[in-house]
Amino acid sequence: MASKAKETRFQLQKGRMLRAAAQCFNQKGYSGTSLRDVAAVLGLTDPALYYYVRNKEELVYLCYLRAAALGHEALERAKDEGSNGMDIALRYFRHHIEMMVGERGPIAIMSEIPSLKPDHRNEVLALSRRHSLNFEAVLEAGILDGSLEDCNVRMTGNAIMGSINWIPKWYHGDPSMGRQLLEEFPQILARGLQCSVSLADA
Amino acid sequence: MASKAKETRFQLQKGRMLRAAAQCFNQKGYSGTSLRDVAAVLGLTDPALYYYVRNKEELVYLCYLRAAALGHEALERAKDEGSNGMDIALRYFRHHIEMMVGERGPIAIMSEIPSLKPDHRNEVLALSRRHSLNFEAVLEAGILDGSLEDCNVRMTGNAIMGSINWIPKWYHGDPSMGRQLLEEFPQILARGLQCSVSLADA
DNA sequence: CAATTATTTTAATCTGGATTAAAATAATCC
DNA sequence: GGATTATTTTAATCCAGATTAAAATAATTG
Repeated sequence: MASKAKETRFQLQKGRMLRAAAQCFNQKGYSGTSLRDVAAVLGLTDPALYYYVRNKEELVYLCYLRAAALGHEALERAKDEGSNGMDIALRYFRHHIEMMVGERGPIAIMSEIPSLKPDHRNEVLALSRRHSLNFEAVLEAGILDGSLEDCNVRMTGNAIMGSINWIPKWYHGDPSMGRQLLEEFPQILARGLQCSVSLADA
Repeated sequence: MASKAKETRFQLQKGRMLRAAAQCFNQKGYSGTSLRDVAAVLGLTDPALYYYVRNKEELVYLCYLRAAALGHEALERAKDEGSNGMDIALRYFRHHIEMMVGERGPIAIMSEIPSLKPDHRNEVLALSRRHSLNFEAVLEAGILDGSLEDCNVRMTGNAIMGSINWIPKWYHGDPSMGRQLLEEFPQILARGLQCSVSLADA
């Protein structure tokens, strides 16, 4: 059986397809990208994609699952590595942005969740909410441990997620911009969280 | 001639249509909203919309023009009223969010610019860039006048625009949330801009 | 109120891109 | 290398939703 190698090849192609799709969706918009567009990025014809995916809806669904997974991974890693709330938040920003601009990107903006079929939609929404709550918990912990300014964590979380999720709208792969993003963006987000105490000794 | 009253009525309906469309696009996604959906919000049938607009592309285009105009208006008003950079920025946040959650909203998220036909796309992109530059100039001025922390204005501007533009993704008209948004969100965005000096006397 | 204009509807079309079927090529295995 | 499986292609369908045409209703005007 070639099942090991076969799976690997299949999974590889599928992964490439998802990244190509994310790229197209982010650049051309959802309705603006046909399956032909996605296939073209891979050097294939459109029906070839049906070997990997049941239909376009499922392609979007998988893109969003992937986006959710990478975001989740970034936050979990940050929680593992970090000490206090601010430290975790900052690490999370770095990891997530690294995902977006690095080898594992791009990550699809979840602009078309409503077009997913109900069970897919619910699943993606649940993941999305979980991630938000997860991040809000980090903020709360940070407020308690004194590393973050007191704030409305729901709103602050939404503000930060918006900043991050919007990145693909203006970052289109320019490497120098990518470097800046990685270096400066996390700091910018963190600045809004900084409490007077930590500012004082800066 | 009924031209005065006629125009008024026509314009009123057209305005309602644009707001209905923005609401649908933000809630159901672009591809997820058919002209029937938009018409239904108005209590009409789909072909009625063609009395106001040449086609769906133009409907989106007008939504985006409107979004750009309201954002521009918010910033211009802030510049008129405000004193220093921070003051202007804060006023801009308030005005813009007021537009989104108030009577004049909702404002469409510009997620489908790439699907616009070339001249429309270019026009909307130009307006969008102009607004960004406009806001970046406010940030620069604020840094010079000492009311804002020194920062990369391009990145900071992008971060803030992301936060604002993402709002319709999680705010869906809940009034209590709307109140919170109006009261707290501008502060949250401003906090990230605050310089040590102004923080000190807070 | 008759006439004119504005707005909306009902009933067809029309179409691009998704999808399917069948055949062709490429890879892998014994 | 021949057989089997994996991947892709070419060539048709197919269809939801956009669009158009013609007719009906509502508003306005003199």
